[in-house]
Amino acid sequence: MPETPRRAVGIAANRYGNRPTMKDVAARAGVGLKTVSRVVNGEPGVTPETERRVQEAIDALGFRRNDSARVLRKGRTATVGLVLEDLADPFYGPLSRAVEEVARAHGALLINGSSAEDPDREQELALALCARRVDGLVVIPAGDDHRYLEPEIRAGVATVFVDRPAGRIDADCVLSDNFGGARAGVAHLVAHGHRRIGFIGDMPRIHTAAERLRGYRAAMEDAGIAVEDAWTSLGATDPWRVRRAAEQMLSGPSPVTAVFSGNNRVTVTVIRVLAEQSRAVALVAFDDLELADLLQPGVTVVAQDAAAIGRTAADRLFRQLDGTQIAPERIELPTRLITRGSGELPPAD
Amino acid sequence: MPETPRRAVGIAANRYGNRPTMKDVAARAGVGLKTVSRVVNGEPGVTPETERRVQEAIDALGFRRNDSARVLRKGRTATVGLVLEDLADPFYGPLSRAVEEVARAHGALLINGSSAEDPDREQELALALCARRVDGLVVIPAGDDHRYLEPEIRAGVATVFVDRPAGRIDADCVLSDNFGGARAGVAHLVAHGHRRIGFIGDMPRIHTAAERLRGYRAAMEDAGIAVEDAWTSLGATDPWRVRRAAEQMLSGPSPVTAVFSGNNRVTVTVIRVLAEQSRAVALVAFDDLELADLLQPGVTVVAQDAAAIGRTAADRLFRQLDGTQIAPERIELPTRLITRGSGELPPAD
DNA sequence: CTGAAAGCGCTTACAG
DNA sequence: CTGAAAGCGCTTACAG
Repeated sequence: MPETPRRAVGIAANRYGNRPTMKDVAARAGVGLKTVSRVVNGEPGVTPETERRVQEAIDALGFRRNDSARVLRKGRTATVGLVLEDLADPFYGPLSRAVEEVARAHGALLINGSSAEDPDREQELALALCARRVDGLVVIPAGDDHRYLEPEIRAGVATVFVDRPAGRIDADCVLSDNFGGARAGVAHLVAHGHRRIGFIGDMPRIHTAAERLRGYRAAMEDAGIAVEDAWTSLGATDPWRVRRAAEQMLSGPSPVTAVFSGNNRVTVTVIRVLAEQSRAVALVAFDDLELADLLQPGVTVVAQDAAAIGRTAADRLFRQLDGTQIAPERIELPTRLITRGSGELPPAD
Repeated sequence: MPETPRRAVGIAANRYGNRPTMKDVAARAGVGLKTVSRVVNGEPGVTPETERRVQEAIDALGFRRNDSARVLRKGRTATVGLVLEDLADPFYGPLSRAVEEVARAHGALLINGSSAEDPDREQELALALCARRVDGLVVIPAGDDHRYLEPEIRAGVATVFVDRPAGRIDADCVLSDNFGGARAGVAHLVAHGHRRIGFIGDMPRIHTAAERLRGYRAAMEDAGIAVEDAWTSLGATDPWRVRRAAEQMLSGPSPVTAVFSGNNRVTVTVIRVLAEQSRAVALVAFDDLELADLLQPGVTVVAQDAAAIGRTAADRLFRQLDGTQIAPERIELPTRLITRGSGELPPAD
């Protein structure tokens, strides 16, 4: 005898395997379809005896309500979508988890998608989620034009942008205070005696990168320091590019004595390069890192609260879904400077 | 004049806002419903002129196909579910991303859910995903009894367990070689002269924790070392518990000279405790950590490849969905010992 | 090349 | 307390 197949195949298995439906349950229990629906959904108005018969049929048949059909009739999917850059990035894990928790509190599930920082893929993903009629959408923008979402928003899809503002449409967004955080971080270096301070950041078309650079420039101006071209470098965050940028501003006739790192990807490589230097170079980094306090010296950071950002965005999303008419708003969350040693090193001139 | 409402409200907005349907498109274009369906799905057999008219109506109305309805008719949702412990844990981010990439290659979206290590929540989540008729399910078990999934699997839901095997049912699972990895890691410490080696791990009911402890015991037995009770400690991975466990085995009349850490959560705290010790204690840790190579000394680890695990599981899932009849299999992926210094410290007796 | 009818598995609105 | 009919927005199977 051949081994038992792990699931039914053939003609009967085309759709959802061969699952029993409410109709099957009704037939077996000898009741009407609507009565089954009542029992399944815990609606009142069913005799205990009838309920027992229906429940028996449900158990015997292994019936589970098809929410996919339910959704079609009810009009709400109890699903929200999250389009982010890369789930493997340690910043997005906690953010996603926070969105999930809020969704869960509202009885909704979360569909995740990674855009890989590609605007086309962001759009493709967001629209695929809309085609599945998610109730709401949290988007971490990869692109800078979100007019493609206008018809969806008009049709009722709640939408909140996170980490970076929406492009060319008016919509809710939840951001960190990138400008203020960077400014404070650089001011911290200035306060510790640095004047030649480098900035290494992400590609300038990314909003957070631009804002942090702006914060850097503001702090330098506050201190009356003229920024030299060689001190700033924006571009891809791959180790190779960042290493070259760091090495360049650390060499030459008047090298920087301190570096402000624009995000967690950049920081990882900058730390490596600084460890190889013969003299001590100060470092303040945007984004906290696990183990940052255990390095020698500990890494001084401007920390964002990824979970708080996710929570705030999701709260806002469900407020939209409550039907309350609220004007689009830009919510900025504060950052926190955590001093651990690397940012308090004096200039090694 | 009041500000323009951001989306329609009232009677017409109950279901999916007030989106146009194929019927609306058909009416506007003056064609039949099926013709619209043909155009939307790029099926052949439509005059260029007809297609143009339909496309015009689609654009004018802002029509987007309702995949929710499509799914009901087609029987496949092109969605897979992933139930994991906690998306905020750095191990699961890359794993989830890998599953997503494979799903994407098969045209499917991914619904994520965190069980928070709670068996009831795992079951609730997995069954909610089944109710939405996901085509397949990747589950990182929190509980140890998965018989509740039997009817679903029989009904055709492809299922793969990851990181820990399924409980009380026969199903595909993809695991790391926890036993072999831990054994090799501990043997590495033995090879560097240690005999009094501690083990701090997760709760013993968790499969990976039990397997790694087994690996530890095997390595010790291989070396002819009798393990003392005070050397092993399994339990919650919160900093408080781990700190106490570490401090205890590092004190007393015959303290351990080396520690094997059972997972990334444990390691973070163990490193902190070791940094406070006056003498150097060797450390080998299961799971790699970002920046582990930059600590002093670098942390020697037994690394798992989270992305490879996710990829393997997802591949397996879609192989099941291809309809190929395959017997449930247990796939074990190798781990890799990465030496960085902490595991090569000699005993400080 | 085109479209009317039936049906996917539920819920809604209603009548008994 | 119970259930038959209509409908959610699509696709399938078929006929012209």
